[in-house]
Amino acid sequence: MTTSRSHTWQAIQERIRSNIENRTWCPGDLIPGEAALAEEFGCARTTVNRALRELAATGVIDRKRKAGTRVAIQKTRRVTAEIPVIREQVERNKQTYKFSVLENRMLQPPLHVSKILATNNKTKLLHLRSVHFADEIPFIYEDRWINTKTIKEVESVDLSQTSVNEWLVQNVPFTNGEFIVEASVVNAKVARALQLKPDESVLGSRRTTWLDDQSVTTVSLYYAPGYQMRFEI
Amino acid sequence: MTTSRSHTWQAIQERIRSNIENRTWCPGDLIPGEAALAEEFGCARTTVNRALRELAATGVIDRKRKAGTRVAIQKTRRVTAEIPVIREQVERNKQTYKFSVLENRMLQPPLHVSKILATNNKTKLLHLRSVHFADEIPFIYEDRWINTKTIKEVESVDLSQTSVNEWLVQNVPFTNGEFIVEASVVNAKVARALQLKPDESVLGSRRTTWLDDQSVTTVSLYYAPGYQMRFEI
DNA sequence: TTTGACATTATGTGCATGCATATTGATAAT
DNA sequence: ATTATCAATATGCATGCACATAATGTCAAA
Repeated sequence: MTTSRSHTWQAIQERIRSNIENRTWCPGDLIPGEAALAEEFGCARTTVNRALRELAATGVIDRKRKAGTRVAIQKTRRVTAEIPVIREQVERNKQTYKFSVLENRMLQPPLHVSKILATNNKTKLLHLRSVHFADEIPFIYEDRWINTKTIKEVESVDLSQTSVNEWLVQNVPFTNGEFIVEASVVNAKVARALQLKPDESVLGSRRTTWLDDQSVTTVSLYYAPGYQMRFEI
Repeated sequence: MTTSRSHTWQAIQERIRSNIENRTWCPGDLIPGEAALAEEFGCARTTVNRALRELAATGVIDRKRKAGTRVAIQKTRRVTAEIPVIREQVERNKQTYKFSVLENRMLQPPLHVSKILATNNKTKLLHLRSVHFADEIPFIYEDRWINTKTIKEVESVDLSQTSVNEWLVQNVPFTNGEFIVEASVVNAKVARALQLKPDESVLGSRRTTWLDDQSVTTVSLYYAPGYQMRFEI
C-alpha cells in the first residue's frame, strides 16, 4: 500500500523543489503566491505554506510579506557538521580510546584567555590539559579553560576518571558558541605530546561556549597530522 | 503597542526552552505531552506542536510517536558556517580583490580526482588553477576540476573575466556535497603562489558537490597562514 | 515462555477559517 | 516634485477538528 497521498506537505514541497531544480522557476524569479499554488496543487493554503516555510528555512527560497516568494540567489552555502565526543569518534573507528590528563588545576589565565572568556584576568580558572589516544597513538591534544564562576559543579567532579569533554557535554547546557579552525604551529608542549617535530603545524580548533552572557569554557584542540574534519553541504 | 500575545508559538517555545535551560526538565527526561502543555499554556495543541517541532529540528528535544518527547541528550553539537564567495569575503574586509588564473584547460585528471568525481579516468575534465589576492597579497590558492559532462555550459564562459567560483555559485545548482578541512603540506606550485617556504603546512579545504548522482566539481583551496575559518554553534 | 493480534496513545498532518502584520503601490496633500 | 496616507495584498499565525501513523503495552493463544 503506497498510501502517501499526493498532497502531503512533503509532496507539495517536492513538486516546488523540482520546479526550481529543473529551472522552471529560476534564481531570482517570483513564484506564484500561496493561494495560487494551493489551487494548482489542489490542497489547502496551509499546506503550501508549510512546504514553502521549510524551503525558506533551508535557504532554497526567499520570502517577504506582500513582496512574495522568490527562488533564492545562493550567494553562500551553508555547511554543517556534528562535533562528536572524541571517545565515540575513536570507538566508532574500532580503535581503543584512552586519555591522560597532563594538568588539572586552578590557575590565573593568560590575558588572551581571560579576554576570550570575558573574565577578570586576576580570577583563577580551571585549566585542563590532556591528550587523547587512539590505539595508544596520541591523536588529539586538548587545552581547556573552564569558567568556574559559571560552572560551579565542575570542581567536585573527578576529572581523572571522566573526560571533561564528556562531563561538560552531558551536564552543561549552553546557548551559543563559536568554533574556529585554523592551521596552528604547535608549541613545544603540544609537539612533545603528539610526537611531532617542533614548529610543525597541524589542524587546530578553538571552541568557546556561552550560557546566555556568561562564558562556559574555551577549548583548543590540536589534531595529529592527517586528521580530516568533514562537513556536509 | 507591545501586541505580542503570550501564546504565539515562539512564546510557547521560549517557555519550553527555559524549562530545559533552567533544568526543570533535565536531559533524558520525558516532558508532558502536547495536550497537557496546550492546557497548561492555554493554547491550542497545534501551537504547542509547532513549538516542539521546531525545537526538535534544532536538536533540543527528541520526539517519538507514542513514546513522547524527551529533552535531548546532546551527544554531538552541530556547527554551521556560511561559505562565502571569496571576492565578497575580501571586499567585506575593505580590501581590494583580484584573482589570476594560472591554468585553464581540458586535461586528463589524476586518478584521485577521477575517483572523487566518479568519472572515467580517461575522460578529460576542465582543470582550473588560480590565486586570489586581497590588497595584492596572495590569499587563497584554488585548484579546481569541473565535470564538463554535468556542466556543459561552462565551456562557453570566459573564465578569465569571471571567477569560476562565482559563475558556478550563481549558475549551477547542486543537491549535496561535502567539505573537508585539514592541515595540508603545500606542494611547490602552491608554495610559490602563496609565497611560502616549501613544505610549510597551511589550512586546506576540499569541497565536492553533486547534482543528484552526477558530480559537478571538486575544488581544493589553500589558505595563506593566519587564515581562520569560523563556525557558529 | 514466547508469539502475535489489538486497543491505546502520543505525535504527525491536512484543512477551513479568521485575523495579524509587513510592504507595496497608488492616491491625495503639500 | 515630494511626502504623507491608506487600501490592497501576500505571507504569517492561531485555532478547532478530524484523521493518519507509529510505537507501546496488554492480553490471550500457542
